[in-house]
Amino acid sequence: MNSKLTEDCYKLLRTVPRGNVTTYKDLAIALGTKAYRLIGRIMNKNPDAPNTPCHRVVNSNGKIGGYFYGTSKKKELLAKEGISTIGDSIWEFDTVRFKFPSNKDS
DNA sequence: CGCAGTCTAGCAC
DNA sequence: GTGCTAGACTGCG
Repeated sequence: MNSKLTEDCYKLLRTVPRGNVTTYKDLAIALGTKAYRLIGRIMNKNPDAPNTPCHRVVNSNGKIGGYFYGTSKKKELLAKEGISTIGDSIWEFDTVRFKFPSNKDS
């Protein structure tokens, strides 16, 4: 089941530099799809956990959303990456947020 | 605030 | 083997 979406999903996620985070939405858009939920689904399953830093993926509103190991663990990991969190939201989300290059030549 | 859209994987028949 | 449901989301009414 090597769906292109899943494969690219991990690939894009791995392109996110340490200390930065991305959103499910941006990931889906970057993949050229609209299956925002799909991203979350893949992350939840996370068959490539050590290779797929799903903790670098957060909701579009800068919230953590969820984590297989618990949002608390996610916040801890993010803190180690150099990202702080407030409650269940990312601190300076817009600053640490990593935007994928959109190839949109109009 | 509630529903619909989109995709994959797992469970049921 | 095929069909349906659920899920770490988002956008619009």
